[in-house]
Amino acid sequence: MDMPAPTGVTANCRRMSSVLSLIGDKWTVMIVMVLIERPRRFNDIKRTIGGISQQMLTRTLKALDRDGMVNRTVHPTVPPQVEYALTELGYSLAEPLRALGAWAGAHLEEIDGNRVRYDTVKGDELGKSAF
Amino acid sequence: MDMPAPTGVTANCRRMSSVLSLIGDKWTVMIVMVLIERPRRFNDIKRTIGGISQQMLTRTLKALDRDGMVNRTVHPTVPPQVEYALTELGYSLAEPLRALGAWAGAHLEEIDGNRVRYDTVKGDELGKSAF
DNA sequence: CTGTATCCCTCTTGATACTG
DNA sequence: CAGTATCAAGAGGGATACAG
Repeated sequence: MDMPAPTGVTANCRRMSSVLSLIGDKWTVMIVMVLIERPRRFNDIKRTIGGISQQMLTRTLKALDRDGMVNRTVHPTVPPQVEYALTELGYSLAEPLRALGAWAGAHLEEIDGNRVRYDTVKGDELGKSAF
Repeated sequence: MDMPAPTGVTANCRRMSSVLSLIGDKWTVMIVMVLIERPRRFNDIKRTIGGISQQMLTRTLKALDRDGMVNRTVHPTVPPQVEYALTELGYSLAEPLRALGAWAGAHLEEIDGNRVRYDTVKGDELGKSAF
């Protein structure tokens, strides 16, 4: 190994990369957050989230099932009912997610202000002496 | 307001949606993590991350600047040197990000195992009585 | 109700070349 | 070195129709 003193940063990058492909898409996070409250059935999740297509919900739930984040329970009734519940692993993700949500709540407004200011400055930049 | 008892879940969803468009792409997160250690110059960041195109770096840094997550300092030398440093806001995001990284470190292996098992089971499913 | 398959379109991203 | 512009390619995601 001839890498020049990685300082651990690169390693962290790789790790984050894996997490991000896991929770990087919004639907995954949304579903986890919805299921934190209680287990729900397919269309229940769909309605609660709102704006998610049937296909994306199916896909994301399947991925979460595969990762062991949710449990998929089929009740052999007619019509079929399928209930999704977070596993222990799923709940454990909920924790850092909540931290992120808290951060959002604390800073989203500030960021929005920053954007407005940035855009305003950019807009005035060309003619700032003409104020 | 005639919404049927949102239970807070929907509100959380909307909030998370905002965060995710913020940090949802891997480059944003990577850059923040790289800058946690110390401020860096453009190509320094590029080299440290590795695998990011010049354009994506430029774009992402601009977005981070706009959001007030990083400070962009131009040293009027020749050739020009531009240094990027996290702002207080940037550092505050680093915190929940670290939590997420910790979660990843603790569970990524487990998830990987889950996937292998899932895929194996799926493969054997058609002949599961052959157990 | 739950899930699959198909089509299609948009957005993202990388590669490349060029400017200050 | 830092940044911009243009183009092409691929993934992501929605709508729809259909199946179990």
